[in-house]
Amino acid sequence: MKEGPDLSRIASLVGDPARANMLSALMSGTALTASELALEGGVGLPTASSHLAKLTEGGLVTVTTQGRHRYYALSGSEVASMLEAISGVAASVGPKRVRPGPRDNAMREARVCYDHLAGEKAVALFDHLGGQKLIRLNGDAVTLTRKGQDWFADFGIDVSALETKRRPLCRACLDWSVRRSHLAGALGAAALDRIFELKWARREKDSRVVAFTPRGRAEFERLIRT
Amino acid sequence: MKEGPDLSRIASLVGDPARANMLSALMSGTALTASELALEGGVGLPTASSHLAKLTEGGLVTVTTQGRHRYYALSGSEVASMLEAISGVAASVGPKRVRPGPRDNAMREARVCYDHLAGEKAVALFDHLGGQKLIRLNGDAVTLTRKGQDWFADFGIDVSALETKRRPLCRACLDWSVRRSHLAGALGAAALDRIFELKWARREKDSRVVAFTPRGRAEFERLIRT
DNA sequence: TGCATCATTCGATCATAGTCGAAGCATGCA
DNA sequence: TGCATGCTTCGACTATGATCGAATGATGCA
Repeated sequence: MKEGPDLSRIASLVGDPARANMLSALMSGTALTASELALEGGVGLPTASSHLAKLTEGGLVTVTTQGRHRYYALSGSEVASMLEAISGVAASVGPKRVRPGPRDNAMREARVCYDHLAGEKAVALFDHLGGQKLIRLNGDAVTLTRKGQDWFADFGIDVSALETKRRPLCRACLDWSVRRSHLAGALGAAALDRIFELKWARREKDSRVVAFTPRGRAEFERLIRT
Repeated sequence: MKEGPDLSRIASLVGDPARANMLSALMSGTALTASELALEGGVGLPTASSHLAKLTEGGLVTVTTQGRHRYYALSGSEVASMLEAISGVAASVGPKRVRPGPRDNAMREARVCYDHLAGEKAVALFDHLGGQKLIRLNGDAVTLTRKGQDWFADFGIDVSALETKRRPLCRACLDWSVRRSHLAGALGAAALDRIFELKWARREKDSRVVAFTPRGRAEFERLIRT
């Protein structure tokens, strides 16, 4: 025993309700101040500050000072996908949740997962990409085919520009609500950007929900049918 | 707040050192008895029993009674992949390092693993080899195809010379940072030698880091795209 | 039946860590 | 300079939960 990385160190950081709520809030991808996170966590400011110090020390979040504000954010997409993985388990083995409200339904349909799209729409897109051989799945590796490059170019995304970055182009991220994979990585982030750019959807305030417009929903349906 | 599943409930289960060690032991896939898990967790039998009751109640493990033994196992692959995700974060945000510095990023990108390449670049290479059918994966065994021999010859490696050695030509090695396989064995070592020979990269002093030059990085990218 | 083994439950102890009020620092603004 | 705001630190309190010894159940074996 005692080999490998220290699981409990990281897990215990997420294991406190206040911290878990803060991290959930940061899953929106936006940086938040200590006061905002205190509200999200349902604790007082001193308590929140203590929690945030631990999360920072533990490497899960980063902080950037701007004037008298301190903005906290998740330290990377790896942390985000870990939180999604935990959410997946929590949702599947979780106690029977009371009737899911409208907010939950909206979250299930489409939400932000750090910097890319998650939810039913995201899984539908991923299925389409796989079915049309636009991406190739090799175990947990995801690669874009030539055909896929063209498809994304049609959608308005310059893939070659993304490839130069250090960040992996494609990654599969397990969707906790649908329990299947959706597209993450640089390409996933670019796709979400493009959806906002086309005004097919907008961010709901103070929430991870991505609200599609009627037109956007129709356009998106058409996108993943062709 | 209070959106989505209850993260902290699951995370706090993993957040205790004794339970985390038990879960790690169960990652082998085999079912273990309560006494064995007490040993793995480094706690007494009553304590272990209490922990296992919580893990079972929480849905992370299942128990099957066989005679006077009770065998515990992970309740599914979803739990396993969650634990992998947490391990990944735990490994990446080092136990001490507060913020991963440039050195850590470099280690993740490319490092020496005994005598062959490891890290993101190595995994990318391995994925390419598999995707292009240059190697064949048979469980743990890795064999070079005819097409693969030609590919390595083009890269400047005389495969037939390596085959005469006692050492196995190809082996798969699990990458700790990326947690996927990369190429080891005589061929893996030869590939790293060749990378140094071509001056695509150099060893960083007193470190495992393999620092790619800008040109080397571009050449390497081209290598695993064709 | 009696005994040994494997495991859980109970009861008591103890340490860790979450919590907040009050005070202290730093920044921005007038 | 003075004051308000945003955040952290300190100190004290409290509760949760991890731990184990002893007792109790359950199963297998002779």
